[in-house]
Order: sequence, then structure tokens, then C-alpha cells
Amino acid sequence: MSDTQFGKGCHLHLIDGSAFIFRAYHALPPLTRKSDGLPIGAVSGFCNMLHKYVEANSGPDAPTHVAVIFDHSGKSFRNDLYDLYKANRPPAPEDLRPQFPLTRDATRAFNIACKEIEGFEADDIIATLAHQARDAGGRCTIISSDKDLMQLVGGGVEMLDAMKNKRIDSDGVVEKFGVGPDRVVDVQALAGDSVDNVPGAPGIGIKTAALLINEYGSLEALLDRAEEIKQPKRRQTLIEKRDQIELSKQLVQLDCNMDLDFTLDDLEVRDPEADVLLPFLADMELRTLSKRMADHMGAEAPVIAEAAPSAPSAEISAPVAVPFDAEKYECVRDAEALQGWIAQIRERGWVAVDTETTGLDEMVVDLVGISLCVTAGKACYIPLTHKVGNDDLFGGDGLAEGQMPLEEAVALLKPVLEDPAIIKIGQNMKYDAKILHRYGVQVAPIDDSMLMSYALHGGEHGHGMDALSERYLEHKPIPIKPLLGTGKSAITFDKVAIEDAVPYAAEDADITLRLWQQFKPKLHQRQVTTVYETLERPLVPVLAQMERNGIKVDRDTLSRMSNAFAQKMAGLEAEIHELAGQDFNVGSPKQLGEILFDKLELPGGKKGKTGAYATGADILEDLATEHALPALVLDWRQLSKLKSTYTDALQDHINAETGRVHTSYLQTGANTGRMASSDPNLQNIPIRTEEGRRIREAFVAEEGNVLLALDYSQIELRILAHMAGIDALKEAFAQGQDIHAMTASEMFDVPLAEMTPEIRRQAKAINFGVIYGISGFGLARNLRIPRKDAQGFIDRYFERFPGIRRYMDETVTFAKEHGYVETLFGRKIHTPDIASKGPRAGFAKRAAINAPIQGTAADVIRRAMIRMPDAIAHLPARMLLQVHDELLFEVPEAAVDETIATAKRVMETAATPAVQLDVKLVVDAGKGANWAEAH
DNA sequence: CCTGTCACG
DNA sequence: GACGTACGTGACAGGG
Repeated sequence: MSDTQFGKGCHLHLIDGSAFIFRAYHALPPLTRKSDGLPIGAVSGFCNMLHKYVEANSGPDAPTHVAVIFDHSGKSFRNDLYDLYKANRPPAPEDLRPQFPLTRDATRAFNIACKEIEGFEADDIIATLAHQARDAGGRCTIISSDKDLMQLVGGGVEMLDAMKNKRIDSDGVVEKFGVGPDRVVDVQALAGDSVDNVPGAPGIGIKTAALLINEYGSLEALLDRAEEIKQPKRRQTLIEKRDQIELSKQLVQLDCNMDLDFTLDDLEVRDPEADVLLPFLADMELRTLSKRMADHMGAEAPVIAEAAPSAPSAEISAPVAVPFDAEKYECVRDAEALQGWIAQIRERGWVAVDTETTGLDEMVVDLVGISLCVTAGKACYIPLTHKVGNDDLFGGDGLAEGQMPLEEAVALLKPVLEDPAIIKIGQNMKYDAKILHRYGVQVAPIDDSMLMSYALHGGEHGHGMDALSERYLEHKPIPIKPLLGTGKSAITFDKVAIEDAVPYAAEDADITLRLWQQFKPKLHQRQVTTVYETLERPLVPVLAQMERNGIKVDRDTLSRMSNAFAQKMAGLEAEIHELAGQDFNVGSPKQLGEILFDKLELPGGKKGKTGAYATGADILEDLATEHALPALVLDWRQLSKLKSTYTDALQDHINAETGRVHTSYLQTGANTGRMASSDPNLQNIPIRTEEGRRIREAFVAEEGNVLLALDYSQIELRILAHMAGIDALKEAFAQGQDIHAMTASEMFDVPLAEMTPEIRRQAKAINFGVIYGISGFGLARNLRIPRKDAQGFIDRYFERFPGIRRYMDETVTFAKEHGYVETLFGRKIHTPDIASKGPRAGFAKRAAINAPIQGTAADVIRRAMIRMPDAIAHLPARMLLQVHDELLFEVPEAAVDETIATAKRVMETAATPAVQLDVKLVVDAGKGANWAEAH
């Protein structure tokens, strides 16, 4: 121990440990420890940074005291002030988490004090120590570039941006914030911070905040005299959001009076000790650095063995090319063998899982077997309920020999599948998790190779396992067809002989693991980790729950409607035949075309590429002026559609056990980030016509409950206004104007008061056209006007909103340059066709223009859905469906108002804090006993 | 299995 | 100057 007290002449260095870690993590490829695959990229970078720091600070201006300060995991006292503080922070990446404790070990190995305190952030400890140093008359340098620490500068305290090697003193703070260090918190309180989710004053950034603080002297003075501000919006914000601003100040104000259980004197600089540091570096297998440090300290470099032969060879980052060999897959038939696999999984920390079932409907099918894979090429299959081949001979459905009881296998695997420290990897894990859920297992945490591929390669190709395996593993998976057969003679997987099932099933797990190994590091390299971690992975359990919830559908209502439709159709059919002068199949476009254009000789018959006449709704509508028949066919078609697709087909989807309809969401369904719904598709239930809309009356709430429908109002146009930076549109949305009327007024010079529905309709079509990548032809067809008129509208539109054209041009240019476009949340949508020639190029261009808008809207509602379960956990509400810009809930009547308020808030704030839109998001809510009423 | 048609956002 | 065009989906029926 030193007997000198910290005081004048002393110089304290405080290193922001978290900043070091994240910089190291992001700057380096995801290295792993050779012997066992432990991720150590961040640790390695961290150690190098400490080493560089030590070397750089041995000169005349060397510090006398030093500490590395870390954030303690978990919540801080700021979360008690504001529960959403830092709520937007994605969880640390999987491969970084195990490295956090190692960076503490590294700090101690370098013989540097290492401090963190539960309930506080590193910044508070730094603040307290900096104040202590200053008060003792010493100097303090904070090694960080975090602007939150700038409030501490002054009186001997400075910051050092180690990256740029730039010192920041009071002048530097003024440069950054426009005010001195003593007023930094005031500016931060106003400007807020999207990274930490500090709300601040909406619409006020650092520039404006500094202006105001400099004018009024302090935040308190400003808020007290807010009435004097000239700008009406600014004045209103400051008055209305006073509480929020004061809360923000509390959040950004660092605690410089913490009680610490150590003193400055404990932080005295100590030289690293070779017998501590070198073994640590050797353990991390950092050869270069341990040699360098050994030289530096005049010690002998430790010997680091090449990959220990006994250790498992799998690594996350650099999978060795192991050939696929079905012979090597193991069939697990008893508890003892399964225990062996479980031990391997525990040792490894991750496992690829695949389930085999009797069908595809997760709500109904039974588990047949489970495959596991821990290392590329090493997988097993656990058959559980395979039946004996010729069971009908004996009249029973006896289990095949050599299978362990399903309950026993599930009981053994459950602790592993639910262990928070073990990652369960799947290809479309939602499916397997839903199956296992029915056997009492809540699988978590999960990773999903399909979702990784979606984040990485969206727009490039599909994300099914077969396609991914062929493309990325150069291996064609064993097809399932020969095992199950096709058509009427097809069998279910439980009838497949176990010896045939093993290579197929185990291989799926093997492929999944290999894909995961390949994709995981790519997420980081391609900068889509945040997309995967915040928009994909956390959505899986949410969708699974929604699908399990299902929605109640009233069979009798559908059945009655179906009969009514059938009657009407029969009547129409008779009339149609009468007019045609012969019987024919109205449902056959081919026959209809021949009747219309050959027999009746109506004009405008155009044959498509197959040689058949086109008979689409637009063509029939045009013909309706010529003849009575086409209009009847249109009516017939509408009824036919409603009957076959909805009133009939929906009944077949009512689950016998729950009496509800359970759709399945395909998270990777649309390239833009939207989802698709299938079996049945509940995202295309009719609404536009009165007759179709009545289908929604069959979607009902349980007794004592109501359905709530909450939908985003004009979300895509709002996003366009933000992305293209169109002030007129932003302003219109801010004032709650009718956006289509405003567009019409702007374009056609008609005052809003004199707006006619017709003019507004045209403007509305143009607004939608813009989102789709407008063309004269498309608009003309939609509005049924001459093409040159449509082109005139478009020209006029671009004249009035030049920013839109700029946005479109820039987006296409970006797509050509990068091969993808991006949403505001960083989702990449690849546009491989953008470089092609001919009509494909036109499609690709329009898709590229549309994708960021549609995709950003899709990302927003995903964020809302991900936050929703926690937000409504205290309510008896259930989230049932998503229809692109709408969420449907079921809730007891007593909780309706609170559910609406909560869900609305979550949806309207879903973009923040990752993205601060210039346009507010507005959600409309409706309720009712059925979906028609709720809308 | 492909095409045309039509339901939704 | 001709060509062919609105963006994103899924289900059903007819027809080869």
C-alpha cells in the first residue's frame, strides 16, 4: 500500500470499460478460441486496447492512478425514475455475452483496478471519482467519447477520445453542445437521447436546445419563462412537456456523490505481473499478445498448444468442412444414450433441434421423434412414437421396438431446452417450439437459421432448408418424398421405419447447425445483427402465442352465409346461361371468354400468352356497358370467391379442440419485412364490399369479451413524408389534415373548402401510386383515365413535391450501387434484378422504391408486437391477429378501455427510440362483438 | 403444376 | 420508338 494520499500532482485515469468492449467487439471479426470455440473477439480486442493504453501512458505525463469502470448488468436507479430508460437497447449479441466477465478478468490480469456497482451505471462511478479527484486538487482524464460524460469536464477534469486521440476540454464541450459543461445536462434534458431512450422535448435537438439555454441561462429559467417564447410550437412543447423534460434532466444528470467502498488511493497505478497476466493471455490463447507482453516484461512467453486434440472441434465462426455422412448419425434408443447427448449439449452451450411429427398443423399433430446436433456431422435421432410397419395385421397401432417412452425423453430434455444458458437452434424454430409447447416444454432461448437467412439475404432467394443447404453447404438434403410417398397413398412420419427416419431426421439437425455456424458471424459482418436481434428473433415467441390463441369463428354463421351464397349463385348462373343461349361453366375463364368474344362477339377480346381470352374484372367491367352478361358474371364471381375461399374453407379450419381458427404466420413471407398468413390466410378476409364484409361477422369474441381492432392510420404515407423529407406532408400530418384532400388541393389548386370527392379520389390514387413507384400507365389504369392525363398528374405532383422525385431517384441509385435498399431500422432488402434490362428492370425499380416504405411500416408494427406481451401482461387481453397495419385483440369488456390505451401507446411509440420519425404515428381503435363491428 | 382470378394491406 | 408496367401477399378453380 502506498502512503501518499491522492492530491495535488496526482493524475487519475478513468477508462469507460463498456465503450472499450463494444468498440473491440465491433471492430474485430468474431474470433473464437481454437480449443473450444469460445467467442473471444471482444476479449482479444479489449486486451489489445489495454496493452496499447499501458504503452501509451508510461511517459512523463503518466497517470498516478487508474481504473476501468464497467456497467453492472441489470437495471439502474434510472429505471425506477423511468421504466423505459434504455428500454430500446437490444440485448447484447449472443457471442458477446460470455465475454463480459472475461473483460473484467482481463482488467485484473493487467493489474488495473476494475470497478462496477449494482444499481448504478459506469458513468455515475466515473462522475463520483472525477469529483473526488478534482476536490482533492488532482487531475482526472476520462477515457471515453461518451457525450453523457461531458458534463464532468472542467476544473482539472478532461476527456480523452482514445480512438481519435483527441482531448476534450471545456472548449471541446462547447463545440459539441453549444454550452459549457455546467449546462450540458440542461441541453441534454431538452434534446433527449434516442440511444438511451431519454425522451427530452420532442422537436428540439441539440442546436435549438443550446440556443434556448444560452438565451435563458438555465433550463429552470427557460421552463419558468416558457410563455415568452415566440415560436408557437416550441412554446407549446416546453409548457406541455415540462414534466417529461424535468424527468429527462434527472435521467442525464450523473450521480457524483455515490458511496463507494474504495478510495482514490486504492486506484494507484501498478505494473502488470507476469505470473498473472501471461497465464491469462495463454488461457485466452492470444498468441501474439502474450508474446508481446512477455517481451515487454522480460519474461518467457507461455506455450500455447495448438487446438487440444481432445477438445470438441466445432466452432461458431469457422466451421471446418466436414462431409455429410448419414452412417454416422446415431439412433438414440434409451435414457443412457440420451444422457450422453445432454452432457455434450451442456458442455457446448448450444444445440440444433428438429422435431418430426405426424403432419404440418402444429396445433394438431403429434410428436414422432426429435433430432439433435451439437457439432457439424455429429447428430442423432430419438425415435419416440414410430409405429410397427404392418400394424393392421394385428389390428393395433403398436409402437415399434427400441424407442424410449416419449414422456421420459421429454422429461430428460426439458431442463436443457428451457435452460437460459443453452441456445436452441432451429430452422423455423416456431414450428418446433409450438410442438414442444404442447408437451409442456417452453423452449428458450432460441436461434433460427431461417430468420438469420432472412435478415442476411432477404430478396436474394428463399429461406427454406433445402435451398439454403444446397446454396450454402453445397449439399442436397435427403428428400422426404420417398419416405412418405405422395397423394392418396402418402403415410405420416410415424409410419416410416426407424432405420429410414434416422438419416433423414438427424441430417436436418446437422444442416441446421451448419447453417447457423455459417450465418451467425455473417450477421455481424453484414451489419444486420440488430435486425435479427430486435425484429426477428424476439418475434418468434410472440407469433407462437398469437397462433395458439387463435380466433373464435362461428360455424353456423358461415354455414348460413354459404347456403345463401349458393342460392344466389344458382339464380345468377341460370340467368347467365339464359343470356348466353347455352349452358357452360361460368367458373371457367376459358369457356367464358369463348362465349363473350366468339359467340356474342363482344368487342375488345384480347388473348393472353396461353391463347385464352382475358376475362379479368377490369375487362368485364368495361363490357358491362355492352351487354348484361358480364355484370352478372362479376356478381357470380364475387359470390363464388366468398363461398369457396371463405364461408366454406374457413369452416374446415376450425380446430376441433379449441373451436377457434389458428392461422400460421410466415415470418419470412414477404421480402419487405411483412409477414404472410396461411392455413388459413387471415390477412385477406373481405372488407371492401358490403357483402364480403359480412364474413367478418363470423369472427367473434368469446362470451363476455369484445374484439378490439387497432390500426395505423396512413402509416406508409407518414413514413414516406419522413423518409423523403416532404415538409408539406409532414405539416399536414402534424395538423391532422385529410392527407388526400391536402394533396388534391396542392395539385389542382382547389381550396380545401371546395374539395369534391372526385378530385380527392384522384389525389388518393396518386398518393398510393407514389408508394408503389408510380407510372403513367399504372395510374391511368387505376383511375381509368387516358394515359397522358395520368402522366400530366404525375408531372404536376412531382412539380409540387420535388422531394418525392428526389427520394425515388436516390433510392433507385442506392439500389443500383449496393444491390439492396434499406428500411429506417436497417433491414436490407436485396434487389438483384435492379441491374437487369427490359421489363424486369422496371419491376425491380418500383419494388426498390416501395420496399423501404412498406418495409419500414412492417418493422414498426413488428416492434409494437414484440413489446406488446409485456405491455399488456397486467391485463386479461390477448393479441390474436396481425394484418400488416392492424392488430386484433380479444379482451373482457371490463378491460377494454385500458387495453385500448395501452396497445395504442405501444403502437404509436413503436418506432422510438431507434428511430425518431418527423411525423407522429396515429392509431385508430374500434371494438365490437365481432370483427365487422370492431373495424 | 401452372395460370387466371380475386381477396387483403 | 416500341414495349409493358403500379407494391406486397395466399387460396381456389380450371385445365393440361
